[in-house]
Amino acid sequence: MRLTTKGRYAVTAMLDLAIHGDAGPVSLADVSSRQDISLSYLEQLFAKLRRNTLVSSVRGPGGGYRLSRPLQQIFIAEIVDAVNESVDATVCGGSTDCQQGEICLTHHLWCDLSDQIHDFLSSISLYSLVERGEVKRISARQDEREHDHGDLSLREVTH
Amino acid sequence: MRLTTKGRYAVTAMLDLAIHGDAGPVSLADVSSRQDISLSYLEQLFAKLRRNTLVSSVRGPGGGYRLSRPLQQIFIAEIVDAVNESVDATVCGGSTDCQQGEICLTHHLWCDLSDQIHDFLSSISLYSLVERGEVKRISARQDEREHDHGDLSLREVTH
DNA sequence: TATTTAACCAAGTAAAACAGTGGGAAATGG
DNA sequence: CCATTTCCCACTGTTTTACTTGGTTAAATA
Repeated sequence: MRLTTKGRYAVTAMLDLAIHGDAGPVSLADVSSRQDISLSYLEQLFAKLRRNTLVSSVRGPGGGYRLSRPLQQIFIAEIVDAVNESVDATVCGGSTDCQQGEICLTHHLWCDLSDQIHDFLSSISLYSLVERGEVKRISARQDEREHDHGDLSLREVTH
Repeated sequence: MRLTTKGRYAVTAMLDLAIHGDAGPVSLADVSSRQDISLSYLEQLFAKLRRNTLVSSVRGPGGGYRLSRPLQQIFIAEIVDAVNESVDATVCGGSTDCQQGEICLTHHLWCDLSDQIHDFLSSISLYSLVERGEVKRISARQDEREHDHGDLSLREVTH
């Protein structure tokens, strides 16, 4: 079972797109500075997200990434699945050959757990996250900070 | 969030104790051969399980480990917690300082997920696992294999 | 009492994954 | 043409995992 910073970063970045994507594509440089995630690392994650058709890209100035589906139709489980291999808790990946070609003692337990986690993360869409009070508050704080620093995309700074 | 072979091994080994512990303490050599887990690795895991008072040990010939509580009172979450640091899915460990001293965008999401997983694993006792049909079947198969090999503890072999 | 059995303990190690860096393409808008 | 931004690839330090090696100590038994 894998659920590390990688998956967290991916979800955080996708949520950032969901929040700031109204005015057109969002550049990874913006996401990087708002969410404190290394730009090159983001690029690697978004390569996977793009391969899984969760985002589409626009190259060149003013370009960036946009979500390829409405917020209501993008679920956290998909995002985590896209960057990790899976959220499977079993050794065998569900193929029941965990102990020398045969099923191991706790196989079903880990299957049940995997289902549990997957169902939970599949029940949460980007939309439901954006609508949360705390997310709105935290996002507002991040936008404040961004203004203070003033080191973001030129779109907002230059005349 | 950590949930790897380490935790799986620990649960499998504890379940082995639960199944074979009626006739006295179970040696790690037996567990190792039945469950295909390295003996020395098991020793390391059981050191942690003992520190967390999930098992007690008996040294010397005929010794081994026994569960320090009834099956109904030992839950999977405790076992996983004992060998890993925790099953926490957040970066900050719940202390809300994930982004430069402040809370990050997805903090609550990972908290919810951690709760979800913990509640699930806390709802399953060793007893409920032992009572499962598949566990009984798989355990029976393992005992068969053990007989075929005949390379287990002397307790069962010598007159 | 010597021997065997087993828990206990410490250190090291190969492989993998994680998190991130750096350099340089190619596309695109002004 | 030039700045921006995606895209792509290779490399690196650190941590964790899973496991090995080589012991010591406690207790039962012959």
